[in-house]
Amino acid sequence: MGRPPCCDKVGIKKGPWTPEEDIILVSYIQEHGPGNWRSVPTNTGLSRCSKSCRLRWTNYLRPGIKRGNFTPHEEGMIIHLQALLGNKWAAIASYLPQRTDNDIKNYWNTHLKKKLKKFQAALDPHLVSPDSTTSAQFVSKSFHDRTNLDMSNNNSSSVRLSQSQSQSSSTTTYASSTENISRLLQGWMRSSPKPDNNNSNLHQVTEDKELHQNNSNNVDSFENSNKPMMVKSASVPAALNFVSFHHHQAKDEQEGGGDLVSHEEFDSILSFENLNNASAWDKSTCDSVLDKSSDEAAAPEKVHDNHKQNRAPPLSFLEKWLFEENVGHEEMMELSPMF
DNA sequence: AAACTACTCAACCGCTAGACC
DNA sequence: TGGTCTAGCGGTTGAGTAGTT
Repeated sequence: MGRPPCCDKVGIKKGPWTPEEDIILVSYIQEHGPGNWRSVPTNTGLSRCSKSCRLRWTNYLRPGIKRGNFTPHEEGMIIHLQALLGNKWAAIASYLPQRTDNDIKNYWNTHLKKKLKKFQAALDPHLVSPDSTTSAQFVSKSFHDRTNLDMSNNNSSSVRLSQSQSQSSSTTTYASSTENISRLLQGWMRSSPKPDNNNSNLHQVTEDKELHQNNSNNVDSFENSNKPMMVKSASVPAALNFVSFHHHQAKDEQEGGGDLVSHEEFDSILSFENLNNASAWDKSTCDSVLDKSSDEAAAPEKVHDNHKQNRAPPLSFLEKWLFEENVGHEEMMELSPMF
């Protein structure tokens, strides 16, 4: 607010971080813990502004961050949460504790937005706007089209997991080398007596389990539940329609339909259906906040603040809807004050 | 092989809310 | 009470890389 940027000072280094700088920063945080960022540059001798140190830590060096390919489960989570929350990347990231908001934002802008655009184009080329950035923008049309589709004839054979959907990160610069970072952090992870605030190690274990589950059980309860998830409310975010629509799209194509969009385009998104198989992971992730959900559902504006404080968001109706297997989707949508 | 284009993602910028003095 | 500072957020940029011609 009228204040000059912290990085305007002469001698403040910008640009990619070097391994040496990372080591210095990690060592310092190992000793003092994260926080009090203002003192970090002076105490460490780093020629970086405090903001840069904080960002480097939170977006890259912080333990428990998962880098690389997004799983279909994560992809589905992002799509759904973006449809529900908008571009609240920090809020979305709070549901994916191993991912940073920056990562999610990038992934959305570079991958998922395109997929949704293609979906839009497939749905109705006339509706496609060049700057459409949210999946909720084609809700009504999607809903309208969907209601004209056969809702009763789901064909699970068209559904499959695509574990190779994501791009391969072959960046060779230091900043993109996860090996460097893991080596850097290895000692700290072992030696640090402080438990990770976001229980990231636990998440890693549980998600690995979940992935294993996904691999061995691709048929999801979404599909088998015969519960069309967005039948009643025309204001249900389009990403949700997107998932359901694809069942029919794929079916139509299988039955000799058009070639508007290939199956592969949607595989990873479609595999969000495996979310329900991953409910164990979800619940383990969110158990710590379950008991707060009712309060915060009544006061949604507090959600963000809570996230700021402990990275553990409340489980309001939408989270429950996302996480619980046997929830009545239609009813919850109708009850939603958001739509 | 070189030039060009498209893509990715780490890092930066500008801004706001809230804490602190 | 008002000014300052910090932490955090979302949007944007640009260097590096991959793919294409």
